[in-house]
Amino acid sequence: MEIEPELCRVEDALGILVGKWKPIILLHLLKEGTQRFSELKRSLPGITQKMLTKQLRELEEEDIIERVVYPQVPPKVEYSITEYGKTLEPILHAMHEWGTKHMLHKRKNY
Amino acid sequence: MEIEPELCRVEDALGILVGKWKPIILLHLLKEGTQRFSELKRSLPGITQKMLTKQLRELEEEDIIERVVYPQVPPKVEYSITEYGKTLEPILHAMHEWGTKHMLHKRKNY
DNA sequence: TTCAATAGTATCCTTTTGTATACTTTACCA
DNA sequence: TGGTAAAGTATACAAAAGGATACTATTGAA
Repeated sequence: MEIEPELCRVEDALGILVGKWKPIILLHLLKEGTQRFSELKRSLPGITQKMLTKQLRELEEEDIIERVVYPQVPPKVEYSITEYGKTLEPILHAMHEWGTKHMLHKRKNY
Repeated sequence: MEIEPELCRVEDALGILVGKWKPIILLHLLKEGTQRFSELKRSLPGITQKMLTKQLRELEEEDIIERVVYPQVPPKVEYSITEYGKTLEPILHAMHEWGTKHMLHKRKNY
């Protein structure tokens, strides 16, 4: 039996969402709207500048978020979800639902 | 602003689904039902034994799939989705929907 | 005149993922 | 007597992801 091409579609979505910080970044932007680099950084305790930059660049590359640079000093850069990015919301929502509902399942071993 | 704990729930789901082969394995098991190791292997062209074993072990560890060994020679081992594993279906479905719908978006650069 | 603030780079290192290849066990079949 | 099948293990290696730390440019404020 051959694998059907449709099965692989799941990986497209997964590929975009995978990364230690991407889902959280997206949820933040969905919830708070446009955010500055430093605001995101403050919201994500533990993330390094390098990681945040990298994740944002990758999301931008996929058209999921938009980056706007204001020519100022000190610099100001704002990030926001694109319309396309918003189409990921059902997935994020499904994951959030599941995560909340099954939070207790893990604990059963303790 | 502190990050809310609920946001992190998303990662629980993501953590389970992440891996080059996990979503495909799960979709197969959901669609075909119980499968032997060798059947899965044949269905996943390109996967190595080691990888398949590893992914299956991880899914088993999370109670997403069940592994049944028949004491025979040559060996027979069957894998199937657990009831708990089935609760992931909405997420898989949302990802599949999205992937199918937005297949064309990627192409726009070509 | 020195310091802080913003949004990054640069470098180096560790951990996790993934790949390739060879090897194992035991019964059955030719 | 030797080969094959099934479900793995063992070993070595390559690549990707993630982390820690230090550094940069520019301006305004103390």
